[in-house]
Amino acid sequence: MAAKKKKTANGRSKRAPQKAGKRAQKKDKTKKAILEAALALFAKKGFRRTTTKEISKNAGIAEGTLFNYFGSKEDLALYFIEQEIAGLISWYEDEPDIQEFPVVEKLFAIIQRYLERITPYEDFVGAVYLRALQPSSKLNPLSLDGQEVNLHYLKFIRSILSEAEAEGEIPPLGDLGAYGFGLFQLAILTHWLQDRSDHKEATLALLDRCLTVANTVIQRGGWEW
Amino acid sequence: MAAKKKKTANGRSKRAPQKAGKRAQKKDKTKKAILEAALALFAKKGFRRTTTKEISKNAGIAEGTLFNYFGSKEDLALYFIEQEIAGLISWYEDEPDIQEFPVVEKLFAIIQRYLERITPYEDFVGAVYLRALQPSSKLNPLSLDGQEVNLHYLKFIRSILSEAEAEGEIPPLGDLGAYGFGLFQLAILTHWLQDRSDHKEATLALLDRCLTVANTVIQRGGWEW
DNA sequence: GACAAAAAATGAGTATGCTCACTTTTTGTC
DNA sequence: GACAAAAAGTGAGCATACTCATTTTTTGTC
Repeated sequence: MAAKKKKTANGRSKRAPQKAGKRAQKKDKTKKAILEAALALFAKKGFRRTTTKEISKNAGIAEGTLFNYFGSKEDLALYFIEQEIAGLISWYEDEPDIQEFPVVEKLFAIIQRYLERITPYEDFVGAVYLRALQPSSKLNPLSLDGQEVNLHYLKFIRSILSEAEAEGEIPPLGDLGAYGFGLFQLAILTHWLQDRSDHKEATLALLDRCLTVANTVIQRGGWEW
Repeated sequence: MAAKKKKTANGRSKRAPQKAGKRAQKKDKTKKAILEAALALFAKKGFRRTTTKEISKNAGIAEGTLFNYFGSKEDLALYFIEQEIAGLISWYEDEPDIQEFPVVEKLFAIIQRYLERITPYEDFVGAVYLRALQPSSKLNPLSLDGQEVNLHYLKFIRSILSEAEAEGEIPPLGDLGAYGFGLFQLAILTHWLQDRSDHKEATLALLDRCLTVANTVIQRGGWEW
């Protein structure tokens, strides 16, 4: 066998200001075009009434190409949500104030922030996110061994809880903590989607009420509303 | 205008043992045929891999007819679940022992019974029931003004809670009680669907643990596991 | 630059849930 | 029984998410 070379010095250098190969560049561009077209159409017509054909057309690509980038129309929509989940973590980490809150407040702030951020996507959260509950889904909040984003998020929540446990703020909950949080968040999300009040006031009120209860239970060990 | 008559005595009586008109009879038969064919196929091949064409064929009707009876393939699957919910209520009402349980035990028994009953449908519960979370769905457990079955179920839960409130077993929760129960049941269902342990032991264990917690919180006003 | 292998794009084709204009059956009335 | 209106049934056809064999583009090597 001949020895393998990685790259021939630098070939022809006809174009100056390019780093990453033409391939990767184009791929990036295409992906962005798809996402842009999709978001615009989803916003304008809603998830269901937007066809993949239309997205492709607006993105300037063939119908088939879309599926080279996203496994399905739902995956495409899910992408935006994944982005927000990743963003949620960074937000928390960059927010110095919130780190000083008691655990319960921390967790509620996270949920609130999450709801705020996904507001623009409400239409397809309703249509798509709940699919996440299916055992096979990438985004299922209960499958610890699931997909990257979700796993990452769960670890994030668990770390917050662990810290609180370590400081004696809450009793040791083990895995059940992050687990329970996931379910609670899901419940709230469901309520939120359902919520037809102005600015989702009803959900915010519910969150507030839950926070009071949580605090009461934890701090006073009581059960009075 | 001529006076309206309801029925001409009894027309020709060629066939003896028939009561309800031929129409209603046939309709019933067709519906049953569809449900039977659908259930058999869902069980054999799963919800997704069963086509409406196949169901129609096995039921001995035209493809279009199926949609005269059920609005969609999902509605068809949902029908079985609706049946079980209705059955759940009758079961409770006919079970004298359970009526004497403390509220918490009552509620947990209901959930457990529900899980048992829907076991044969697990495949399409996973595929379909969660769709129920969408605001537009008939089965959404949060839409109080929703569909018959669901509304009926919620009232049922609320009546159990009201009774307990009246007897001072639990603090007054108002609407939030049934609401919270709905969400809890949902959470458990999600876990159940996810659960790959033998006989869903993990979910049963979780239920048990939750029961303990609920009892502790209510009875002792404490927060120790 | 020629060449081949790898990557990406393509769009005609497929599968399937569902619609709808039309046909057939049933019913009530004379 | 004849008739019309209502109900139920029918299946060709539609829309659309997705596949895949083929073509085009890019890359690395000589």
